[in-house]
Amino acid sequence: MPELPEVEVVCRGLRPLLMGRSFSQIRTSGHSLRLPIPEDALKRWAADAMVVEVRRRGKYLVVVLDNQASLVFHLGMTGRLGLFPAATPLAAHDHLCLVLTDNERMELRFNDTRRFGSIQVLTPDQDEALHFAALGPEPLQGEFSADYLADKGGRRSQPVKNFLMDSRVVVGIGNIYASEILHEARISPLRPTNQVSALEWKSIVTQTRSVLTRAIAAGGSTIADFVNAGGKPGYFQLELKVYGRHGKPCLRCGAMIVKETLAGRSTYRCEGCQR
DNA sequence: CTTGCCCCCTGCACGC
DNA sequence: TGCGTGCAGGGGGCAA
Repeated sequence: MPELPEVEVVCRGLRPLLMGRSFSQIRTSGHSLRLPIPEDALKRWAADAMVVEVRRRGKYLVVVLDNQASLVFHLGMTGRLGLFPAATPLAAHDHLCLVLTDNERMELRFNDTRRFGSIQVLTPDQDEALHFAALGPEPLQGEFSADYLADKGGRRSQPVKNFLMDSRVVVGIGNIYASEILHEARISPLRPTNQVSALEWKSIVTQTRSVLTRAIAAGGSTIADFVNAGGKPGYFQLELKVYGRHGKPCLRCGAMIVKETLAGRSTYRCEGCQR
């Protein structure tokens, strides 16, 4: 998936295109995503409703409507959300089309090859804060701090990479950026969480903000499936310094980058400068 | 409570 | 060429 930066890029791209617009016709593929597509709720709440806000929470994209309902999208591993001319033939794995009322030549499409994504409708009686209650703080906001991480991780022995990828701890850090952040902070992904020092937590916080901010500025880093809100490939890729570079020399110290499996996910680290 | 394991699904690169 | 295998950016359920 798209990790936080990619979702943020989609969010910023879609916001000006959707604000003030209304949806009319709604079509679904009939396929279930990670959750079934709530077709009835979409027809009831999204049809003829105007978009008043487009924002991101973690890796979720929230489209708020003027009837107080919200559409909550998660892109999973291969999800894409973009505006396309309505005349564009349906692509394989297009699962939802929302036609824009006041510009019927265009429609919002959700495409997801692997169907690990999700689409949910939050009705006006459902509290969004409650819906996202299990999510940790945003890494680009103040609540995410060295003190917070030290407190949260003080009694955990799991590898620090797994800790950073736990959305209950902090949202938005996925498999690519977890490796990149720990490389920047010179800390091994394998380090037990309760053996990270206060100074190192500070470094992790600093590097998390730095890496994510740079990735957003670069337009999201793309491997294969991310397409920006306009439907064009995200050409502007943040240079990844460890992810996918196993067998190559570290760009910082020249030692070897190695690849290991951690919690079932590929993990990259430099043997020389990460301890 | 924490932690690792397995699963959901499709497509692609690779080796034989 | 064709087929089998492993792997891919997420995350939730489950059992130990």
